[in-house]
Amino acid sequence: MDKMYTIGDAAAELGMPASTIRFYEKNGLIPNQQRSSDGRRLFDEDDLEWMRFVERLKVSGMPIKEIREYIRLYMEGDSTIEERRRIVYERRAAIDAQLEELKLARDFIEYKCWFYDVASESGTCDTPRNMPLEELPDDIKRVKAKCRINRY
Amino acid sequence: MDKMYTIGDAAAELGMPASTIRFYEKNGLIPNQQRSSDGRRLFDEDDLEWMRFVERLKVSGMPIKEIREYIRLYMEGDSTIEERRRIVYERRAAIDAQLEELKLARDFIEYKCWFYDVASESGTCDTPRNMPLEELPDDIKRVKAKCRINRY
DNA sequence: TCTTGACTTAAACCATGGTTTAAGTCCCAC
DNA sequence: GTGGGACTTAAACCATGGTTTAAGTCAAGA
Repeated sequence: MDKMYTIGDAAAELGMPASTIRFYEKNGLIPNQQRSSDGRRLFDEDDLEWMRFVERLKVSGMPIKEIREYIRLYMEGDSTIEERRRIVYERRAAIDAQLEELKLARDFIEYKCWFYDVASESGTCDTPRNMPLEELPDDIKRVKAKCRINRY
Repeated sequence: MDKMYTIGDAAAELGMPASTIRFYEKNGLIPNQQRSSDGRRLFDEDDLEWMRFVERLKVSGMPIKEIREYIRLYMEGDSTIEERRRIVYERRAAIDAQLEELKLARDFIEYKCWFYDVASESGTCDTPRNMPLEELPDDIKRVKAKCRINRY
């Protein structure tokens, strides 16, 4: 329950180098970090949970300084609830926008996969390139229209 | 049909600064770029389509040097079809992995949105924090389990 | 006691992906 | 013919997000 982790343990647990954890702490991404009597960092389960949260924020594209700001607000307590609420709602919108972009990119690549399947089978890119629209598979037709693909 | 664009036109069309387009060209991301007699870059529709493709690759997280490599292969012609096929398949897998991560991050944030909705209404983070599992909305319960959220 | 391994720090270093600057060229309108 | 605006280049600059290095501390085992 109250098991403590060294930075090496935490790094292994989180799948990141210890240097990254030090970097995060230096930049205010870990609140209330404890130390052992001889100055070593100690991590408890709450710290790890916190860092997993930080990882999610980073995956979502949130810059470090914004994460730090969020943490500052968090440590200030209940008086900052509204501000933090605004931040997480904004982040959700940012993630949704990214998901849209990424799905579009995926469609695009899906088309390319089809393109090279056909090119590979026939030995030349001319085959998929010049294939009349009505011969394309439906999903590829859809992608080609949506992504404004004409020539390639 | 054979309308040509200046770098300024292309920048407006693609929604990026002209300096970025110059940077891309310098780094080999635009094949066969034409120039006017006095040395200015000229873009046709194919160039724009190509650059939209590059944008998709970038959105998907593909580093510039890998895009350049793809372009090098493309310019080499049909003998590189298999290699290019491998690259687009890899890229599709990379996008799928990113989509997974991003969806997980979204679930996490979804939980935080709920958390701050409840905190905001009650005035304190203790309310959502201490809410018994059986009182949580089903989707939040699911997220909380999936994302290993315990305390926050 | 000595060595080894895990930790500490501050500071230097690095890659990526651009952006900005400075100095110059060109065409068009006035 | 004189600005002004859009272009050209190489090179310098920048932010972000770490990683590496150098020098030192500490505890445990041989």
